[in-house]
Amino acid sequence: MITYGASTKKLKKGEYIFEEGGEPRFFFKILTGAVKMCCMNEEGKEFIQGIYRAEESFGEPPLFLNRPYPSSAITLEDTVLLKLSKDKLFSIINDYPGVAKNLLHIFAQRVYDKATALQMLTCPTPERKIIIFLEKLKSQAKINHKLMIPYTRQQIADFTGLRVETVIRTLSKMKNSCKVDIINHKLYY
Amino acid sequence: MITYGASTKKLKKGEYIFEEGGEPRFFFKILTGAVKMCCMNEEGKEFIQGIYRAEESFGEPPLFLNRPYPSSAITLEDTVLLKLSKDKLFSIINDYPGVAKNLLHIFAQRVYDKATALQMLTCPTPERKIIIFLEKLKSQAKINHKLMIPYTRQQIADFTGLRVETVIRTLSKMKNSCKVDIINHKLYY
DNA sequence: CGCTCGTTTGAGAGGACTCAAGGTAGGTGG
DNA sequence: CCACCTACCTTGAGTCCTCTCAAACGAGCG
Repeated sequence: MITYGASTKKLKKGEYIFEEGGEPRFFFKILTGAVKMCCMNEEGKEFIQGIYRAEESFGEPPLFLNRPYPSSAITLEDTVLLKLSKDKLFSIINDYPGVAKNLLHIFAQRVYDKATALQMLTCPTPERKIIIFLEKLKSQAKINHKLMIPYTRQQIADFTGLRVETVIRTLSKMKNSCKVDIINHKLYY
Repeated sequence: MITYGASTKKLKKGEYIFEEGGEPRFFFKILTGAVKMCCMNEEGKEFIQGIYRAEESFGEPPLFLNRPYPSSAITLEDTVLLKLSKDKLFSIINDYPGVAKNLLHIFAQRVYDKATALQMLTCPTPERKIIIFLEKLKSQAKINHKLMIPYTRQQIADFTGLRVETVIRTLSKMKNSCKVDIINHKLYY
């Protein structure tokens, strides 16, 4: 890819990579670090569309549509990105059919994830939303035993569209009914 | 495409094309008619992931992922489908790079739409959800004057995750504040 | 006319959200 | 070693508003 003029970019934790409403001009892939894509509603409440880590790319769909970004991308930790201009990406796609097929697979996964997320948000009770969220994490982790959930209560709230307090209250109920474990404030599922 | 063994299938209104949890085996494209993709939560409430019409394909992502369908597909009217087996679809993608690029564009659009839908569902008030829903319809219709909304109150509810009664009450408020027109039970935005 | 499907209105309860305050843990610096 | 700071977690009280359930109205069609 380097021959196509890719460059790397180092970012500190909490920096913006692009902003909601902005013009898409680059393809990004994470070399090290983590990135969240999120959007704000008018009340200033944040919704997390997804969190991406090393080896993953993000924010590609708007490149294909000539439309502004629907969400912002912000680093969650110090991060190194691979950066490639839109035109170069399209050249690569033309030259290497394998890349297009790879992207197709990534997009299929993205559609699938978002369809699941939509289903989660339409559940009426907070408990079910949280369970669906935790189930997804667990299926991604591919383990059977209890999984330590690496998210803060606030992040769970931002994923599920709930308020922090509601997440906390629901989790304590779930702890009492043994649906989750909470040990030293850490959440296990 | 016919040479790759595509076939057509006629369906009456209300028939299932595939069901939530089912194994994906075919690629479908609508020749005439309309299809809704929807999923049910435990309470039996339906959520509409999307509605597709002539010339559009649907339900492709699970084909690429070897995962069960997250939603069911049901015809909204008498419909004729083009049907192509998974293997044949992959052959075509290998033989014609243009098809892959076309699919990429469709998937990008799909991701974008679902990201917007997610944002809609996280809005706290029914009115904002409905406005975002109506905005999207209007931008798709590409017209500036008032648009007659071709959905029932129940369908709007199933798109926005609200209840019919809430949709109706919110729409009457919006009518009073002149945000929508309601003439003879028909909704205009 | 009588059926069906969609729309509308009302009353009541439950529960998520809001706001406000306090608690806990881990890290930093003196 | 302790005091402090910051970020995150927790709890309480009260309001609002969506959902639920029930009933009735309206339109289109055989």
